[in-house]
Amino acid sequence: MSASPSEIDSHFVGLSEFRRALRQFLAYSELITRRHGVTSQQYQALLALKVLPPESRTVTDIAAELLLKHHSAVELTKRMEKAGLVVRNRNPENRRKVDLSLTAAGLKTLETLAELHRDELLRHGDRIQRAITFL
Amino acid sequence: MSASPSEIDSHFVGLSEFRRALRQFLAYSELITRRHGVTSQQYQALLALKVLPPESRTVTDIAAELLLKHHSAVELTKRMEKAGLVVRNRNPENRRKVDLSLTAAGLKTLETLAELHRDELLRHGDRIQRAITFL
DNA sequence: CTTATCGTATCGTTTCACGATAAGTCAACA
DNA sequence: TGTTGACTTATCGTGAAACGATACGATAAG
Repeated sequence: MSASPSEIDSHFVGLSEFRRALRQFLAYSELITRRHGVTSQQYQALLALKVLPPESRTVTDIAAELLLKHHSAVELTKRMEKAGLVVRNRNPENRRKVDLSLTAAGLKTLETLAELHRDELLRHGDRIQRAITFL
Repeated sequence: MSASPSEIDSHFVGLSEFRRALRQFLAYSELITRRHGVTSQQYQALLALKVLPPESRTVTDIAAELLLKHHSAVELTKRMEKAGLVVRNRNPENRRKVDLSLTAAGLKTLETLAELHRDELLRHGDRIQRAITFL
């Protein structure tokens, strides 16, 4: 099926509203994560470590999950260790790997931020959903 | 209402899936925009200029729409002008303002990228929607 | 045991947004 | 009409973070 000019215009509007909703959510994420002393990337890494199976909590797995190059994940985890969010341990079975695990502080930060993000999505998530539906 | 431990766990999973879907969409956006010689920010600025009312196509309005500081919007529009996507004109009625308008090349780029983004959302947008619904 | 592969690490560069600051333009009002 | 204050854009220097290229230690394959 083809689209009339006004339908095409509404596509631009829909795409624009979707991106606006995304920017607002991501800005909120930046705000509250920084307010708790971490970055949005670090929050996402904490979240990934929480849900990934135990055997997949390595630097390489974080890189894959966050769509980063491996050396960017190295730097990210280094910053997180420095901040006391995670600890790094050489895997004794395969000493090429570095296993990551959450510290108590890292878990506490994750729990707090997860609830805030969830609340935000319960409040405004429908804007994102609607924008997708009507484009 | 309170949440059982397993419900809390599912919250982490839902939040994680939502962020993963977001990262994948944003990575796709980065990929195709760069492939067409622009950045994702520039695409969003083009989109904003397309849908904003004509009297609101200034540097300051772009800053507000993209949630940037004004001087970041100055730099963004400067790069876009250099790339031939937009032209900058002093508003003759209020010479403090700089009106922005799309060039033919800018419009063409926008149309191409908008369609690609729309297709991507029609393909995978339901992942984002579902993640929001089930958290 | 030599070679190839894997996982992590280091270095230098680039990009882009930011804070601080400045400069130009307009509006209000004594 | 001259001055003050608000608004809009611009400039400069800084910093955070991801990247490509490269290297190194650990393991696997022959």
